[in-house]
Amino acid sequence: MDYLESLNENQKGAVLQTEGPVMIIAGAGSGKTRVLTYRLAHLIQKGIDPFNILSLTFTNRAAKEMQNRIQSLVGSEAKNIWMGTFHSVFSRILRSEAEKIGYPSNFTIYDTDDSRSLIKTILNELQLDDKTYKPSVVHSRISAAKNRLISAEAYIKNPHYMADDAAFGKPEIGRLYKLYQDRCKKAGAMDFDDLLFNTFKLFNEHIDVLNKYQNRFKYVMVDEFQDTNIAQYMITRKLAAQNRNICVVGDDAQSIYAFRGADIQNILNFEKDYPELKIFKLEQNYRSSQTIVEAANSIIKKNKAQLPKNVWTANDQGNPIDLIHAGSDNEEGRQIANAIFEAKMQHQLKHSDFAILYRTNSQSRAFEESLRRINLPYKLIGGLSFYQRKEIKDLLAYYRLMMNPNDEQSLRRIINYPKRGIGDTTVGKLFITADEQGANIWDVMGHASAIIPGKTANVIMDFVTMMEAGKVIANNQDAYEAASDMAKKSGLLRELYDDKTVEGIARYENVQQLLNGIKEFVDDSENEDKGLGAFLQAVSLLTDADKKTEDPDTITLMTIHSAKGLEFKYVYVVGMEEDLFPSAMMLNSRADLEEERRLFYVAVTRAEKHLTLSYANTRYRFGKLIDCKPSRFLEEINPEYLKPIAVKSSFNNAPTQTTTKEPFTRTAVKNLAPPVAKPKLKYTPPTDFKASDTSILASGMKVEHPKFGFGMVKLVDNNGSDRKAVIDFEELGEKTLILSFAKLRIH
DNA sequence: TGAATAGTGCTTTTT
DNA sequence: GCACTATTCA
Repeated sequence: MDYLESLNENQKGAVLQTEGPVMIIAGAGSGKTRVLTYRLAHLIQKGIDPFNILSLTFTNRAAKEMQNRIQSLVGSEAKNIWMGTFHSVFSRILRSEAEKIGYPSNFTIYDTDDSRSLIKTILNELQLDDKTYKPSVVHSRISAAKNRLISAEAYIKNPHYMADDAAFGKPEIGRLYKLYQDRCKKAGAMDFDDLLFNTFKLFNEHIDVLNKYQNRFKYVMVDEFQDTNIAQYMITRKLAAQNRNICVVGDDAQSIYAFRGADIQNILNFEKDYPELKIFKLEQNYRSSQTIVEAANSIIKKNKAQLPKNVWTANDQGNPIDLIHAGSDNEEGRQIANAIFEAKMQHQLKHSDFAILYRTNSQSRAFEESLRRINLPYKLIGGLSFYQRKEIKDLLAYYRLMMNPNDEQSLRRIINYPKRGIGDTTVGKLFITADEQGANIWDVMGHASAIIPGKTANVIMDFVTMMEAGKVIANNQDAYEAASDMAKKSGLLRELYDDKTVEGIARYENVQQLLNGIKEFVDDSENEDKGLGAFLQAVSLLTDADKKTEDPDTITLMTIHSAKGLEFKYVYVVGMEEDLFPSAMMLNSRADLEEERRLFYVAVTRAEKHLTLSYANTRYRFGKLIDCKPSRFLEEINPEYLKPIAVKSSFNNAPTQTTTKEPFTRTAVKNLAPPVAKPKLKYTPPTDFKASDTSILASGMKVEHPKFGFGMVKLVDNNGSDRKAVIDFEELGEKTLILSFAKLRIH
């Protein structure tokens, strides 16, 4: 029990209060992770079975770190705690319960790119203008709805949302939401938000399932509570409803994800939902110097919306905050690199003691260049992650498609990559035929010669054969065998190998790295299921944070968002300029500006010993040289903590270029033509549907089609290779079906 | 169909 | 400044 000795009174209180609802308000640097891990350790020492504990975090990194720290406290028992991000824990639950809500258990997870390209496909089909309906905007609207647990049906019925969309010149969003959702479902795919939405749905509609997990998770813990959205909150509330042992940890001052649906209200609601709530405030900062803590306090004080809190520290006064004023973004890079070099030499520091933090990923370049020039090792976190690279997504699309043949996005992605001569026209024809004939796309492709002339048809059928063969291997051998086989068979490996440009070589190496990763997965004795499907599940929610750190002693470059939860001895917050930080897009409302300020607060509080802020006079943006003004945040820091370093000075001599902010321009909807209305069929196919041999089909026979329902054969056309039949369906009337891929049961 | 060319819009942050 | 799109031509 000696680990309690090292805690202060409030920390100890939070650790010992294991029963009932608990809220821990943890100021920056107040030893939050320590309290959390000790609390978990304490639960286990009290005799609680780790299998009964659920611990939810926001990032994989946080989950992993906590896992490690608990393991060092209580040993391998810790492995049995269910610990992970909301998304990964819920996807695990959904995998095992998927069929209850109409999904296959091997459902594909669509990332943001997949979602956007699906939206783009739908826009094309509806002939809607993708300038008016920017896929990213449509997607974020859908995402916001899902994070508030609003289904497509509810969205369309809600006059408020519909009026809102109409007012912004985008009246079709509701319909797009519905179509998007149907397509995802048909493809056996969930996007990130579905992982939450569907978990809620599952618990809501299947009380037995809910009870099962309520009984299992007797203790629920939620980290970074200020970042949870409504869906996440409602799910955890349901899970904890029976035992009421729920502990949430957060800091409203560090809420920086409102743009993603995080809702500060959750903290306030929590008190209402649990009147017997015990609150612990951790206010002593162990991380930073007094200067840094007080400067940070002076910043956050400017925000109106916040819980009362008094963060203080017993640490030394420390150094003042350096303020660097550079002429240009490149010079900013040089000055920071030099400053790091000097500090490292002077104080005998490691590279890993330094971090450069910026608002946007695009700012990293100047720093990369100048660090490289003076030979300082660095690592770049975020930006385009490994799994977002085109070559990796291409290869993964093959694997996803092997595991889930309904995954339309993956099919579209690779059917003509590497080039096989199956162009857009052909692909369009295949999908339209599948739709019209009510047939599966694979059946249509397998009998492509019925609708597509000559060589192209053969290529398509070869593609089908190749995928089938790949599937056989995937079903019988481990992930590595299946993956490397498909990488070769598809021609993708060859294609990349033949490209001898610098980028081409890098791409080839990336693919090799992916294959190595799969090999490692197979060789890892902790993974029981060594199949390709299991690998995909493990990998689909990973981000850069899990990247192997080859050389641990490097300078870290990342956005402030990804720095949350981390600490460094020396921190450089760069690009302190108006329209950059705070971002020009966040100046429209008080709430937005306050979020930017909290972001600045997060940045400042990452520093232990030394903080440097910097800004430049000019900077390249959109390929143009822009004049910059110092950030308003600089003026908000009590000047007694600041020490200007720059030779050039003065805040206001920079010529200002007024950036004209365009008011929202309404664009008329290009095409208001009514949607191709698909009649709603009452018919639902039986689960045991089996197609009959149609070679004996003749007019007058009664048949059943898995999509169109029952009908009567009017005519059979035996001319040519592709036999056709005209069938009069009860609900739809006459339709001409191509028999080589129509699935019909003769009654 | 696919390669080459010209044109465009964009940079917020992430699971 | 780059990446992605539409257009043109072989």
